[in-house]
Amino acid sequence: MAHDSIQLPCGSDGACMRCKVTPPAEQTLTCSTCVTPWHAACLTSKPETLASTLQWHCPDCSGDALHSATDAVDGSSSELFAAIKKIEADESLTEKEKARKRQELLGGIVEEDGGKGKEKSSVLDVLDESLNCSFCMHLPDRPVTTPCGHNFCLKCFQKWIGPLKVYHFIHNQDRPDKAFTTERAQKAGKANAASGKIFVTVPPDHFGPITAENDPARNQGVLVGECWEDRLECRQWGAHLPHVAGIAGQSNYGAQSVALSGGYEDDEDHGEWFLYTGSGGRDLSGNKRTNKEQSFDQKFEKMNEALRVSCKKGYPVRVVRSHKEKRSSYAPEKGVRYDGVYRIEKCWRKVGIQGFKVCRYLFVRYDNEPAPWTSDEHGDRPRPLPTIPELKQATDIFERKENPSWDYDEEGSRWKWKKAPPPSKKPANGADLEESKRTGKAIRKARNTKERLLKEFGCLICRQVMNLPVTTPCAHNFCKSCLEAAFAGKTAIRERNKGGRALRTQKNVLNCPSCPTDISDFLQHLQVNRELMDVIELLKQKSDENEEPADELNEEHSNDLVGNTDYSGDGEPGTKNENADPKDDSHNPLPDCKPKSSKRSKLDTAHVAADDDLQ
DNA sequence: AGTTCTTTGGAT
DNA sequence: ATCCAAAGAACT
Repeated sequence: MAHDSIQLPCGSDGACMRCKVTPPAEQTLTCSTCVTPWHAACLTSKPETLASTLQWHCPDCSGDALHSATDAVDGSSSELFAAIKKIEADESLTEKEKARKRQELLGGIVEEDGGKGKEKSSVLDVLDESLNCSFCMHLPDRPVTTPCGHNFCLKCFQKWIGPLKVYHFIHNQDRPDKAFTTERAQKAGKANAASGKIFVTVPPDHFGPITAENDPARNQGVLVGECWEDRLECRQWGAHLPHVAGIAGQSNYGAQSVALSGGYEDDEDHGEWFLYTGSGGRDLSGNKRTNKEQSFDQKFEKMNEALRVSCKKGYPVRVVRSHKEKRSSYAPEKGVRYDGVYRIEKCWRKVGIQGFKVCRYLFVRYDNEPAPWTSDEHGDRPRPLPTIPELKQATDIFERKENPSWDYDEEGSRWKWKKAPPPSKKPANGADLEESKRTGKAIRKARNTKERLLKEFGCLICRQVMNLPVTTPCAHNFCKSCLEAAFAGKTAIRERNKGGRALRTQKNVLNCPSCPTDISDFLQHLQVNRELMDVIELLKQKSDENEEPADELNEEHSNDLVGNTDYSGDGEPGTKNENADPKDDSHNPLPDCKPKSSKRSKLDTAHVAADDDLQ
């Protein structure tokens, strides 16, 4: 009987939908048409030869079965399936009668089949029958086509398989990157939270403004006042990376950006300064993603701690305001807007409106560009801190003791890094990142001491072991020639034409290729780091003798060398620079450094291998 | 408009 | 691997 001959493929979990067992690979047959796996033991007819196994077509694609489900079938669906099979098997019915019976079974999907239906039928007659919905036999209403080539009305199909999984990364086509989705997004289907390509080349833990150097797409950087449709688009330009969370940061490193989106009622926005509330304190377990009720105290941990670190260090924190912040007159009407960098001057805890403790942060705007809501010609000047009445009831008050990293430079009349920004702990965005994501595992596996050597002493531009190393004030290392080439043709004065707010001439800021530090002065008198050069030479000798000792040596020395602050400026992959000039062999004082040297050192071998991995 | 549900990326 | 997040889409 038809009921026994129901044939079902393996579901997305690999289990046979008929016997519920997950068959081992050797008992699985894969359809050469639709590439669906089937449990061989549950098939009523199996291929007989090896050749026919390779060219096997599943019951759906070969026409042996009328229907198959493409998703997991639950008990009720199985019953429906059986009933439909029964109708199909009834020889006393015409095709039209069968269609009507199927319709009835599915519960009045097509309301009435009066004159309307006849009209439809007459149209159908001249169309290829294969276009018809296999359930109602009409031209599909909002057609759905399965991978095996069958057409259904959306409603019929939904009735059949239950809630329909609609795969619409199409939404991503509206994003500037034209349908880019991550692997994970494609797998999961829905694109409501799928990330788009990140256009800027700053690493995800980059602090401060995003400048033209890190905006290869437009070469203008992220300008104050720039707006995006939503958080995902904002993310693509690096202003604020998390697409849900309000705070971007790492508890042991600092917070790079925050979003003012009206999520916490304690927030208080005064434009040039605002009081921000930490995250947490809410029970978001299960499906309570929108729970605004606080049920426990916030603490200085996780993102709240990250903000406190930024306060302690005086880092610039990028701020975006969302239209969802309805209580602020500084929030945009639509979308998300970048409002420049602020500094967190103090933080504390207080009992919030809902009766639980919340973390509080005083943000003050210190950006070189004027805020989007002002008509000012210039950016912020140092300003006195506002009086905060709630500080009287505050606990756990924290204030910065040290000088802030981001501060006003009286000479240059602008805000800048007075201390070097913290070294990035993450790979920069851009081609390199996409590349390393794809081959990430291979790279990690292939990483050996030689590669680490290279990493420690690689030029951040050409990625090879440095020739004539120079160390910038911000402690990044480059070949002298690479750095010169990177700024070839750049002048010290520039005209600002469009995009920015003010149209004035100003000193050209020449940013370090690896961070936002202005190194224009340093570039005037490039000095080779002799110490570093000696270590490289020493290492190369050691590495020829024995790999491991050389590696240890390398670690020690690299930390010593750039230890003018609390970080080492290396270990951060530089962005690819097309301007990098490889013609530096001529002034290479280290014979073994030449990649083409006939007596190739292990070091050279290492960097060749690394390059291969990265391409 | 309000509510429910799905989904991702990043921290840890 | 697990959990979290000031989102966004789909429903009612």
